[in-house]
Amino acid sequence: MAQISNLTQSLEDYLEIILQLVQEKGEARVKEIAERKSVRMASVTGAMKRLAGEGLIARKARETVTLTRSGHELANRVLQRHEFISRFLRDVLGVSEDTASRDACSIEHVISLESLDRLAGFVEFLKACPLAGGDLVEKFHACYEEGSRRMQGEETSALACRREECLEHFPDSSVRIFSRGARLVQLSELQPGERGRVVSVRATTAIRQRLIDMGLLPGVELVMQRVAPLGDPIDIKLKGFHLSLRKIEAATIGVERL
Amino acid sequence: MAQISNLTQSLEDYLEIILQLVQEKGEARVKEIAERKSVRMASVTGAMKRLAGEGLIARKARETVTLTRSGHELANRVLQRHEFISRFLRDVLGVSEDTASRDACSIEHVISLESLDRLAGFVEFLKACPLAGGDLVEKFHACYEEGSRRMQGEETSALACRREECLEHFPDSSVRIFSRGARLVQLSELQPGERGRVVSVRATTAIRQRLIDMGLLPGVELVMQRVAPLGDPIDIKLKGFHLSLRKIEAATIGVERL
DNA sequence: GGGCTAAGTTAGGCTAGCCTAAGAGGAGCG
DNA sequence: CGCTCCTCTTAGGCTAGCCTAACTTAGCCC
Repeated sequence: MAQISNLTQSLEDYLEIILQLVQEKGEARVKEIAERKSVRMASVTGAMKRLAGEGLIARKARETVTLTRSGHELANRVLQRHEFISRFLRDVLGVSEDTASRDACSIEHVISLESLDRLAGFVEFLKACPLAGGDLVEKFHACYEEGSRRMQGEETSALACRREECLEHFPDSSVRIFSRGARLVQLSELQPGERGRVVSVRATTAIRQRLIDMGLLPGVELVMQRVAPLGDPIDIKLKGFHLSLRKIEAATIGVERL
Repeated sequence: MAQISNLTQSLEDYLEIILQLVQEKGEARVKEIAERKSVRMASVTGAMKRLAGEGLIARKARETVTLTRSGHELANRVLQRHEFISRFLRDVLGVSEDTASRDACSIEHVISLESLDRLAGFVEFLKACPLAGGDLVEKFHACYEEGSRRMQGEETSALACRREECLEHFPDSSVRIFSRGARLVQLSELQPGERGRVVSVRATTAIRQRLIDMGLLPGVELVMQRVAPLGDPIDIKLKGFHLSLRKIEAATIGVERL
């Protein structure tokens, strides 16, 4: 399962916690390990025996836990991986501290090294690449906040105008498809009479501009009216207007079924 | 563990596989489920009983598996989540098809809805935000490829000059810290005599330019020479030259211990 | 009908990893 | 010295989820 070690997820967690405790308090006690992992002390004792069997910790019964050389090395790698994922979630995606840490705890044990390396490269790229015109991550957060605020009906602040062009494309409520259990489909999949909300407009250049000019912005609700025999053209209604779209255009629009 | 359902990871997998099979072949048989999940048929039979107990599938013994209404709905959500994560890994990070699918299989069961929503928002942002000056994801891949090629000692292609400014900041070999088990530290943490390789330069503006002008590019090897009493200045050697850095500058440089 | 084969089930066993309950070791106190 | 408290261990039990081995069911062919 895990790629760095051949340990189980649970044992990797124990190892990581031991290293954290050693670094923070100078020693790792069974009781504290149990607290951090939210298990009973009896479970820790058992886990320590398995870790000792792997040669990762050295310890006599009733003493504090100490890592062997190889245990320390492995724990370091595990911890580094954890911190990286946690930082990505928190600093890049803007996930709350708590969730980031909890998610990192789970993801670290299942993600492949290939994905992890790619992710690391991507983060470096985002931070460093000047083509993005500065700190892209920061811009993302600004837009996300702005989007949320806009969604809650607050006045758009002075910042908005500077980010206008960005916000125009930013899906506000729409990206919460996971927590709301929305079903995401292509516009063309809607049945006549069915309602949907625009989530994304994937078209580029002129087509994109045309769609946006017609009012197809993320967050906008629409109703499917008619689909011509071969799926072309498609007739929809939004904000009281009727709109006719070509199939090729409709295919670039992601909607959430309502 | 999982947030969408209260099922175990394994049962979510079964549910997902059933939906895939129904969509692909019109029906789901025990044997095929067993093949996809790489388990024995006996294990599938057991899992089907548990799923039936949850009211997610309806089935008499020895017949094909059919999803109930609620089972279908849940399976849809699970599958949607899977596809999203898989696409992110493949299309945004550029992870190989196989790994992306395998990783998605694991990550989907442990990631929180909060992180997932944020990730979805981020992907939309990357694709849509014109501030990035076009398709940022594509640029990332171009740089990554270029970086790999450069690393392998191949000639830089004609593309390189157009991406020069981007590549200059792109860490080539350096981001493979996870698969190579490298230990990442701040430059200032190196002990005199210790060798390291530059992974990232986090400084911005003038300081960044100065560091880069001095040759502190990602991938470059260096040797720590001396650290003055209060950690300022720091003396390093790279490519045969001696360099003196201020503490504040050194802190922005991430290196891999060699 | 008899027998072969493929698909599916049942039964029983295993492991990791958690739990509770009860006991052991050691420190401090009266 | 003995009591009490805290930490830790041992013993025994539970579940999910996998396994193998052996049985059942049903289709098909001769």
